[in-house]
Amino acid sequence: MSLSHAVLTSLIEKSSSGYDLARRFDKSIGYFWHATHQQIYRELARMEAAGWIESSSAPDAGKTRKREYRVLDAGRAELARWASEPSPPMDLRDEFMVKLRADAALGELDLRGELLRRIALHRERLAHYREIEQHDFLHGKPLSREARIHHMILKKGILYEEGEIAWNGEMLGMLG
Amino acid sequence: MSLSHAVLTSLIEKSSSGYDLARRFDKSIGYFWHATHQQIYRELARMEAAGWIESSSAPDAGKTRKREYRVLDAGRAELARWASEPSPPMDLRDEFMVKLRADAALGELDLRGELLRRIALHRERLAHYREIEQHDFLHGKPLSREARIHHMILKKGILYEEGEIAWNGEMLGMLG
DNA sequence: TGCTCCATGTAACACGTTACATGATTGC
DNA sequence: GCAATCATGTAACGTGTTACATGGAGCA
Repeated sequence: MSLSHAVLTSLIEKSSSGYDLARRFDKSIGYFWHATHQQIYRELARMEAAGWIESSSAPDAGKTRKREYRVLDAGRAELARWASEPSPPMDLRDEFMVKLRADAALGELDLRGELLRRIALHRERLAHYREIEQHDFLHGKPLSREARIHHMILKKGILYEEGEIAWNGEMLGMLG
Repeated sequence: MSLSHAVLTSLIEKSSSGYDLARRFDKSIGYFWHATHQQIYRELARMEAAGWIESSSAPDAGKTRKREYRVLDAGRAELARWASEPSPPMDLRDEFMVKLRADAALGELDLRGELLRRIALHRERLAHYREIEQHDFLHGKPLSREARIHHMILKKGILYEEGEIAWNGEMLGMLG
């Protein structure tokens, strides 16, 4: 399992509440590892029970229940252990490829509208990633090792979106 | 859910036993939609109960329990219905990106060995896909609509593997 | 005889998704 | 005052993974 490790990583980057983590999982880390807030709260409870993290009422809690989670040494050690072991490559699970194959098997279903929708969506994401890249990584100042790694991860997202746009465009040409 | 629809598609392409389906999910359709044999048996049982497919003792069963599943009209209708509705883009879930981010946050973990391993693996897959492409799609004879769609799907796999190799190579350069 | 592959399944558990619930704070 | 957002959770269910079980067929 690596949701717990994704949460650990995110918490090392910045101690936070479950709610803040959930929002961060809708951005940055969530671009390649999605999670709902329920999953995150579940993991936080488990990791606290395991002694990987600790929590206390958040500094800015006021009268709310807001808690802040911090990573303990045991958590850091576990993350380092996990990150150093080999992992299987991600497996693709692309519903749309199944649909294309269904189209091929059944005869014409006309998936062109869907292709157009997907192209628009990937273009939008690409534009968003490029904005982040401009702002965070292409400002000319030298980048830390950490920033260079983050840049490479973002570039992977950019390459992925570009690939999707190109391939979907070619597919559209074929079906058109 | 679309495991059931992936199974339906595969069954329309060719009526088969659960076991044969499971092996096909380790190849072709499995390149972008993985499933274990238990999942497949579970889905077959459900779909038979729902009246989407029917089964009988396989023609080549002999004294074994081998069964053959066939798609019924209700199954075809369901597949067409599902394929025509919009679907969310696939979400990436790449463990290695989490590891890189953990490396960035914790300090040096030395993921170069893992990068080399991944490059070798993607090269192998790429070679395999290219062989299939040569054999099935680049023989010079004209291709049916069905074959052209299958070719595009395979090309997506090829582009993906090429992208992985290039990006992992660049990452290796950065960490080296 | 023993090994591997074919073929189907049960059971238990881990993970992911969806719906619902609760109460405080912020902005109009 | 009302709606939206912040913040945390419970419950139920669906999907995915792992381990184990069973028995026939083919082969050395």
